[in-house]
Parts: sequence; structure tokens; C-alpha cells
Amino acid sequence: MGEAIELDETDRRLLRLLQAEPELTLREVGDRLGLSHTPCWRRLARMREAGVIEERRHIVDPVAAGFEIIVFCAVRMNGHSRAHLEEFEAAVGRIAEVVMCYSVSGDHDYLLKVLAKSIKHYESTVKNALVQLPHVLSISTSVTLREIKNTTDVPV
Amino acid sequence: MGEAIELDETDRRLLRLLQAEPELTLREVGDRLGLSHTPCWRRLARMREAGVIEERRHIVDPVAAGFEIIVFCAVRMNGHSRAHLEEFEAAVGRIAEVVMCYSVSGDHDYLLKVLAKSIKHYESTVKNALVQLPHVLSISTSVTLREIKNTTDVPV
DNA sequence: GTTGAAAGGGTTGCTGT
DNA sequence: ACAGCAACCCTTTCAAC
Repeated sequence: MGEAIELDETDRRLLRLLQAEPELTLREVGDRLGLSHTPCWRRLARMREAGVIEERRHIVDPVAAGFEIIVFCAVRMNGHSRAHLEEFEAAVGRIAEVVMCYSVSGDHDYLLKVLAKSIKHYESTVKNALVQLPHVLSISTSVTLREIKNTTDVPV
Repeated sequence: MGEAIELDETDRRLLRLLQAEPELTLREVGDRLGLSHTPCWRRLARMREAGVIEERRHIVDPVAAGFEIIVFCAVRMNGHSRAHLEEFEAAVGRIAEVVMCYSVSGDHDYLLKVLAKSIKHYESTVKNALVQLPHVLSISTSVTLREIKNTTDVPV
């Protein structure tokens, strides 16, 4: 998105407030910060412009929506040419059950987070699709047992 | 939150639409689905009640906010009594830089995602705090090199 | 399910500092 | 450049049907 910008303490307080209480109106935010709502709105617009803050998102709970299985996959590749990696990454982008993918340093090449309706769904659909991609050497799966914490909040 | 509920195809279309285009107004959503805005609102209220959909959240970009380092930590514990685990989990809840924590099956006990402003910040502040917690046996760190995908969207 | 309306938030132009 | 004021438009919400 936009250029890198400096955040002053008021910007950070604003972000903290909005992350902690997402349903606050700008007028309420202004009251808490000792400002009127307009400067708050302008600061937000500036931060949105710069890509610091994105559109407000509707958060769906995977479990309540029927995705009871959450697994992490560590993927190892057998070749690291640009073309190989791009092919894998494009495929990951197309698989909706893969909700997160980072390339990582260390023992593995990629770390993925995958949602599935059941173990069977994960094994037969998602893992199968991933293993069959070219240049994938191995996938080691960690099944999550319990969610302790999962937040989108950044500790600004 | 609420009780488990059944989602019909209209509910799922609604969720898909709102996840894909979070800024749509209820009237626009209604138009797309061939409904007026009121039933859309009623369905959303019901899903919110049931915990399927949460408050709309403001999403802050960690990198744009100065958190350039994202790491995953696999934590191994040396005791698995309820008290040990609860102590660790409570600590994790208090550390704002830890944005995600799952207990997992397999080689490790917990998998964490951590935001930090620098490697130094991660090592000296976050990792240090974690290692010093009682009953933590080892922490192995994977530094992320690049984000390929990271979405809150559930593939309903 | 629909229409219609009250309440109130987001947005913007203008003004003052 | 940044804050505040006032007004408009539009969304959310909730009647009544």
C-alpha cells in the first residue's frame, strides 16, 4: 500500500483502543483520547492510506462454522529454484483451507496452518493436494489439541 | 457464546460475501443475494448470537506498525501436570507479543507465533521471558522469511 | 419474507488556532 | 499543519405488515 509513516503516541493510543474495543464509535474514541471525532477519523484515514490499518474484517469462528480440525504443516522442498517455489506458493494461495503460509528458516521450508472439517477431510483433500505438488519432499503434520490464544492484535 | 446452529446455503453465501468484501453494506449484501436488507441483518444477528461470527475487527499490519520480525516457537515442557500447563498458558496470555498459541500433538507441546520489532527484541524480551517460565524444557525458533498467505477467512 | 422510518455513525467543508 | 463545529448522507436497527 502506501509509504512508511511515523506513528506518534496518539496514533498508537488510537490503535490500541480500536484493537481492544473494535465496536467503539469514533466519537467515543475521541472522548477517551480527549479529542473530537474528526481528528481521530483523519488519523485513521492516514494510517489506512499508509497500510498500517486495513479494512475492518468480519471474523468467522472456524469451529462454530464446522472446521473442527486445525493443523500445522511443516513442508520441506527438494529444490529451491525460484520457479519451484513460485509454483508451490501459487497452489497454496488457491487452497482455501490453507489459511496461513510462511517461508521459514531452519529445518523446513514452509509452515502452513490448515482448517479442515475432519481428519479425513484434511488427509484426503488438503494434505493429498499438497503432497502431490511438484518438488514437495515431505510434510510433517502437527494436529492442534487446543487453542490457548489467537489474536489479530498487534502490540503497538 | 451461544449454542451450535445449522447454517443453510444462504447463511454460507452471506458469510462468503462478507469475508470477501468486508465493507459491503447490508443493502448491498441483500442486493447480491436477492433479498432485502432485513433478513440479512436477522441472519447475521443469529450467527453473531451463536458465536459463528464475531465483532468486526480493525486489522493492523504488524510490519507497517514496526514489527518486522515474525517467528514461530515450538515449546517443549518437562512436566505435564495441569498446574504446570496452566501456569505457562496464563503467562502466554499476558505477553502481548505472543499473538497465537496452540497446544499440539507430536514432538512439541506448544506452537507459538510471536511478533517482535527486531531479533534482539525477540531474543532479549520475549524468548527470555518464555524460557524462564517454570517447566519449560526447550524452545526451538523458526524465523519467518516471507509471508505467502495470512487470512482470517474461513472457507465456509 | 417486505416496506418504511427512527436513531445515530461516518464523512466532509469550513472555520479557528 | 492540526483541532473543532455543523451538516449531510447513509447504514444499522427495529417497528408493523
